[in-house]
Amino acid sequence: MSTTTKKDEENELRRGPWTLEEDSLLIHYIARHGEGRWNMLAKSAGLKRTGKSCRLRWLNYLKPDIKRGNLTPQEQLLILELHSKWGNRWSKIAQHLPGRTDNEIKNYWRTRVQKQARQLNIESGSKRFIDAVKCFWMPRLLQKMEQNNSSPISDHSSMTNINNFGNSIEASTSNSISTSFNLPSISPSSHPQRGFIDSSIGNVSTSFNNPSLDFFQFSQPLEVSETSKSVPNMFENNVNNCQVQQNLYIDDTNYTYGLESLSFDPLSSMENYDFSQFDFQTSGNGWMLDNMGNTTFWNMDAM
DNA sequence: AATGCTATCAACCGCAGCTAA
DNA sequence: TTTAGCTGCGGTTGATAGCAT
Repeated sequence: MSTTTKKDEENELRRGPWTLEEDSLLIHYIARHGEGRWNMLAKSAGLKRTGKSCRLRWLNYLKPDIKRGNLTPQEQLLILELHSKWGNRWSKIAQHLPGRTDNEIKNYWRTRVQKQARQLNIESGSKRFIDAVKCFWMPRLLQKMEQNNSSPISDHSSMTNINNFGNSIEASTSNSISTSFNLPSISPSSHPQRGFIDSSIGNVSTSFNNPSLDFFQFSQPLEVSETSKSVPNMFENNVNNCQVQQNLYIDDTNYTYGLESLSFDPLSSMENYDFSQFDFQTSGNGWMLDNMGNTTFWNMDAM
């Protein structure tokens, strides 16, 4: 027999999905009193929730600067790069993706990235997996960025020109965002034993190799600077064949970061890299192939 | 239409670090 | 110095939407 009274039930902490009323209470309370001191906040706001629950709801969902919607290729690229540096430091990674939460990034990693690893029978976090990410996934995302020709943060809806200069592609927008790739044609037949990325922009076959994406840098608010440096890539004996120029730009509302110009020479890197460690390669449609030419489950386009 | 499966993501849990008393 | 409470982090779970059969 239960001795729980109605009053006790009312005093019980609520769990599970938040209602509109609860959201409204939390939003209005924080608007008036600010965030922090979550346990007290929960009580004062009249919420039958723990302080932790309130904090989580606010930080992951209600906070006004939360960005909704799918992660852009730029953000995905950044996550891959930062994760390769810091591992599962979701909060630290999230600090570099304005408007994205650690929870969101963690979910992305577990549901997309780790899933791909599982399907490839690669242990996520293993060197093999990291190499696969760097050699196949990151370049693919770079290519997507190129195809979308979108800015990392805001949608600069503007005229886009893509010029094809032989092995070089240059894409630029009317607001002076430009990206260029020096892309030696490389075909499967010329390197039949190797993994490769094969895709195309316009009528130019493009092959990317890994530029270790250490070049991502972030502006400080109200600070505009220009940097250019050589990028050491993953191939230790070929550290100078990636040239990256990064310019910071100003979007309509914020000083933010941008990757404006990037060029690298993947061929010389590829010449010195032992791709035999991989037993897969990619086909033009983004699926990774194993040595037998069978399609595996690494679907870049699913990214 | 019903059912089962999968993917996604919001929310919870346990723990560790920090701080104030 | 100790301890209790708070906060933040990372791992995990559960609800549910969407898809396939």
